[in-house]
Amino acid sequence: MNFNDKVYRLCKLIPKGKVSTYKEIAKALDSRGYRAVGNALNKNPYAPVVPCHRVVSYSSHLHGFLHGLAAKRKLLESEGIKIKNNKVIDFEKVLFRF
DNA sequence: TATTTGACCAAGA
DNA sequence: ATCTTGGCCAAAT
Repeated sequence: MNFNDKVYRLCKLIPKGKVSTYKEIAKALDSRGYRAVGNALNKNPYAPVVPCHRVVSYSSHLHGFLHGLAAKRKLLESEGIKIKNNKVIDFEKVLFRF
């Protein structure tokens, strides 16, 4: 099982209406490679399969998404997550820990 | 094999 | 508030 595959698997585990962070994912993988997590998602060979839009930075700030942050915000809001200035509101409430 | 890169994080200037 | 630096890890080149 590759590191990336684990990342993708965890991403798919994030329930609708919740978000997670690179750090949390890395921690769930017994690694401190939160950076590698972002790197993995950046490649994202499983483009539509993996809901990578539910992953934000630790400060709840949205970072580069495939279709642009605007589309992301819309998508997240449709799941019940509020976004303001590319940041997640009530971040701690919607944060999903593994 | 070695170096660079990145959707990161924290701390300092 | 913005920019830089150092540290972290895996994948890509």
